[in-house]
Amino acid sequence: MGKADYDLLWGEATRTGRGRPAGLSRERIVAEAVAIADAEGLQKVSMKHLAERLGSGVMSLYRHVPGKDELVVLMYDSLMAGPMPLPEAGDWREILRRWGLGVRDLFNAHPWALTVATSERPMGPGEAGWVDDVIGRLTAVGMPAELGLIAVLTVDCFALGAVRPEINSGSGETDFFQFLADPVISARYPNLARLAEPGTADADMGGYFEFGLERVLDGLERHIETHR
Amino acid sequence: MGKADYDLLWGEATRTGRGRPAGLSRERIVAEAVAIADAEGLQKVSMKHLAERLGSGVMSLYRHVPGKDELVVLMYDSLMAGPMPLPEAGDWREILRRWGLGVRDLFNAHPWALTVATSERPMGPGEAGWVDDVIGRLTAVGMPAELGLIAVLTVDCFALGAVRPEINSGSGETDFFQFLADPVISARYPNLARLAEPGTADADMGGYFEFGLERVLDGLERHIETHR
DNA sequence: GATCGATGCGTATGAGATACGCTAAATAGC
DNA sequence: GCTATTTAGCGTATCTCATACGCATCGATC
Repeated sequence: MGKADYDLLWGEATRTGRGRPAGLSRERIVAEAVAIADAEGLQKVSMKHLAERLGSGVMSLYRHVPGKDELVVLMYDSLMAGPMPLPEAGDWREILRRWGLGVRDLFNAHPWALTVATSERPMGPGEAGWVDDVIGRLTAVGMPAELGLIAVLTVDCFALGAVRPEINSGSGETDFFQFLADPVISARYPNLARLAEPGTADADMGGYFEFGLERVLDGLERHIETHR
Repeated sequence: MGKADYDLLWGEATRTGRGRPAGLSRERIVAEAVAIADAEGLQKVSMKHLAERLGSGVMSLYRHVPGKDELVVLMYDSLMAGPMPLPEAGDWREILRRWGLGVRDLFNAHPWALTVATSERPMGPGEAGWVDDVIGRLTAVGMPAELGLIAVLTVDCFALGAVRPEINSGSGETDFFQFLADPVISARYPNLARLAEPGTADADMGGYFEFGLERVLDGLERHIETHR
């Protein structure tokens, strides 16, 4: 992904007014693709299926989007088109907490987006807007911008990684430690087996996202205190 | 992914000795697929390409692997077939630091594995072994197993999220903040623009993985101190 | 040897992305 | 109005892939 993707996301549309007016639009295509992905999964987003939904021919889509891969990039960035919901007031910790929880909400609402997020992709206008916003908010409450950037990145990385188990268990994944049910196999993993004994390991893991997030914030807080 | 994947990963091979002996083996197929993915990317792992490399017919592969999706799951788990390299000695912090750095090394060595890791998948024997090992090590140095599990999960989540920018920049991605070069666009992101001014933002981000990891460990440390 | 049970694999099928080129519908200039 | 120009819509053909099916093959067992 190089120049092509850059132009795709950041290039301006130059419309002269001449020529047949467009019935389709990039926005409508991307929005419908997102709707399909939300409802049926990213795998069901095929050019054919998408065209049917839009009531158009398959090849018409290519007038507005270079190809499937690029469409997915656009779908992803469109999720961050609006402002990231951040609290009206609060210190840096509250802001970053909301960032983490907001990321979590985003990916729970659009599970397909997680694999997109972890694949190679350029930063688009939506994502840039979110990052710019949060850094502005953090500097406003006294956090240096350099620290703000790396702090957001840290929280973001954690949230990105931590949301996966949530998404997957939500989609009806079988018990995470299902294999421990077999005594022969279970014997091979004594430490895990011991953990599974008391109650369901899943149940114990219920609040791990919040737990981990607070630990990350604690760590940032200690850093700030130490380097004051 | 349900029962089928479970059996795939955890089921025993029952060979009676009767019948034509196998020239291919699941292990060889998976290993070759990993080699292709490492060298050319996961996208280049097609059944055709794989069969050519193995000197076999395409359909022969299906005698040993149910299908492409399942093959990818096997490829992923095979990365954790050996023991996770953990330090001989050290406190919980050192152990978890190594875990985080080990995860980072793993995904840098096998960039294709990151999208697999973030997709829906069951836990396999390899991964289970790693988790079991580290919990054993942590309990050995005095950390309760319950806390150990959630602590590993926290570090793991961070590492998983944080390794992505590394992988992508390593594969020749253009500048993360390339779009700031255009003054018109740059003006829309004042906070990012200000950050980009002094030096390359990328350069400043050099040690963000280590930074974030230490913050996560700090956070866990504070938790332990508080709940002693 | 005859049989059985597994493997190896060629062929056929169907889904999916997309290059190409023609048609249709607007505007701009006359 | 008429025509050239420009852009959108899209049918058809092609290429890549995964994979279902069925037959051939090969060793061990009886």
